[in-house]
Amino acid sequence: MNIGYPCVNYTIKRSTNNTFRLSSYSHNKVRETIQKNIDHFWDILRFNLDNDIYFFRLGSQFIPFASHDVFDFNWQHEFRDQLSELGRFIREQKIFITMHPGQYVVLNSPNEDVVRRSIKELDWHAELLDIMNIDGWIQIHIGGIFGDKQSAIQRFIENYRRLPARVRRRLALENDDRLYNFSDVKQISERLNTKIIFDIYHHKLNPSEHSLEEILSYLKSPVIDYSSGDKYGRHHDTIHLDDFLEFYTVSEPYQPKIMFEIKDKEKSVLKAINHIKSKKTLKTLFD
DNA sequence: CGCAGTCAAGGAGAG
DNA sequence: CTCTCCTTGACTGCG
Repeated sequence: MNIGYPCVNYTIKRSTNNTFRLSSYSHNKVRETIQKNIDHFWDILRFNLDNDIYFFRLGSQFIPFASHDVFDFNWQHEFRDQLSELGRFIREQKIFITMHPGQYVVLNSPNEDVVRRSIKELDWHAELLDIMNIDGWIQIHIGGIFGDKQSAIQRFIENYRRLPARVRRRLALENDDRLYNFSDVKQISERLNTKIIFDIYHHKLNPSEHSLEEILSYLKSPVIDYSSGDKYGRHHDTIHLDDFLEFYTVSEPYQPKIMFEIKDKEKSVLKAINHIKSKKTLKTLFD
């Protein structure tokens, strides 16, 4: 099923986000950690297939410090074969992968150095996905406002054009919970012809005039970040099935890919999948 | 071994 | 001005 979770699996205690402190940086540390992330990634993918999960978000620490100035390690060469093999498996099994670089990627910052580092960060994500030769998306937010939203958007558009083609091909814009809602993202995405990842909880906190069904039918094959929480923006610790099933019933006709951003990760995904399957089984029995 | 403090990095908003 | 929160917790020194 196309319900996934990000980065970490607590059941099998595996993470694609193993890292280390900058103070213990060394060639060997980088090599070891990347190897660990690759190994854990394999374990997670196998767990996922056993459990009918075909969607996963790869952690942005997969190559730790990859865009940092001190970084000096030819991971592309050293891990090319392993990464191609991983990629082949992902293609064959038709697994969909996304990545979501952190809050430090601010493409529309007025600070040129922040922009430069953001581009560098996005570029290694794209390079990794290219080496794996898979159709992975890289999702980011628009960024800050800096006192004037229109010029912030204009700056986003200008800086987008500076991105290497391999980044642009994969970039997906996501609505955030305070500054850029779905309608802002839609407008920018139409200017730039980028993909969109729709975050349902951000939409609840920072709504636009569009209804859920309008949004789902607008997005050709919707990829959705799904989470829930209270009115203060605190995330729930586990899936609230009633809410989710209500959303799922509306969205199912659009065949969305749904990323659960929920603290207990795969546990919530399994709850949801098992529930949906048992409902389908019941339906078949009674039809 | 478990825990608390800290970690490369940006920006907004609350207080 | 300082703190907190956000992508995504994870590392590590200390007891």
